[in-house]
Amino acid sequence: MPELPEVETLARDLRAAVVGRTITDAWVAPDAPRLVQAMPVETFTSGLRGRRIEEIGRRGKYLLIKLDRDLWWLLHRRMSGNVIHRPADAPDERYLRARFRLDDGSELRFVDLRKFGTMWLTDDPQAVVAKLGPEPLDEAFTAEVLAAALAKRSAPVKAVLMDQHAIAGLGNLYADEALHYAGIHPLRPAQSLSTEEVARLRDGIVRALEQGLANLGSSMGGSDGEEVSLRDHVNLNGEPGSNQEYLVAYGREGRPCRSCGAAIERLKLSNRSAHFCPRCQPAGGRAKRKRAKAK
DNA sequence: AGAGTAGCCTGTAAGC
DNA sequence: TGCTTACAGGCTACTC
Repeated sequence: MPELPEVETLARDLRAAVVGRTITDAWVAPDAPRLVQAMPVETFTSGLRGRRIEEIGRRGKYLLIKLDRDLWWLLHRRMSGNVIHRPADAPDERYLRARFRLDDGSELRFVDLRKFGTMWLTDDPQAVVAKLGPEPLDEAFTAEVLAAALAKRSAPVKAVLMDQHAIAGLGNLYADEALHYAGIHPLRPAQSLSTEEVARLRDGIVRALEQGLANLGSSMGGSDGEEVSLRDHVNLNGEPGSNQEYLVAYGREGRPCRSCGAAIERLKLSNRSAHFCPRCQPAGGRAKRKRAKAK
């Protein structure tokens, strides 16, 4: 699942591989009607032709590609979208949804099993990403900033962590990881966290994301024998990341907690699975237990 | 306005 | 074996 570390990994790869290149041709699969947003596909493809790639950026889970003459190509991988870089004559991948020929004979390809991925071509990228919350890997992301995002929210803290308007870039996997590192139960009402817990959660978020980034992302899909599966996150060269080997909570139901050995549990939250350690992440929270003890 | 959830989409895996 | 069902989940649109 592409979340912040997976999209940032892609941004770094693209920065090294395609900045300075010019797009000579673009094609979008006819059976991917949701891929191009806010304009006809023909306007999108003809708008990209002849443009030079100047800068690569990221905001939350959005990839921002600055083209010449102040045009921006925006991309969101959603669930299963991958961007890969291949020689133009390499055989097509399964689930290929769009291709972008470059002036050095290579090709960027968008491969997306579930067809949730979306792209925009716009002179106003802010219009697409304006409502996103703070960037958790910015220096400005302090415990106070997180406290403000959680304040007055009665929803489970995990639901707020996945709310892109509250904080940008966390999805199901890294939210589970961050809460485990912080020792906070996913169902705790966001506003019920103590100042100390918010500080721990801020550190847990940063730790989970930085670890994901250092390992070039989490690729849960595994491989199909010899060939790397394109069903989950892969990097620009088609290879998976390795962060799945280091996860502490996500996908580890029934397996021992890496901190205390208790079996990791799973519950339903916002129609998704939340994974947590019942011992390290108690439902009541530290403040509540402290108060109970004092009585 | 915030909280909760169906639906988008396709493939895998489990259950009968 | 073959069918059905559950699950994976980022985000929007919708209801309450």
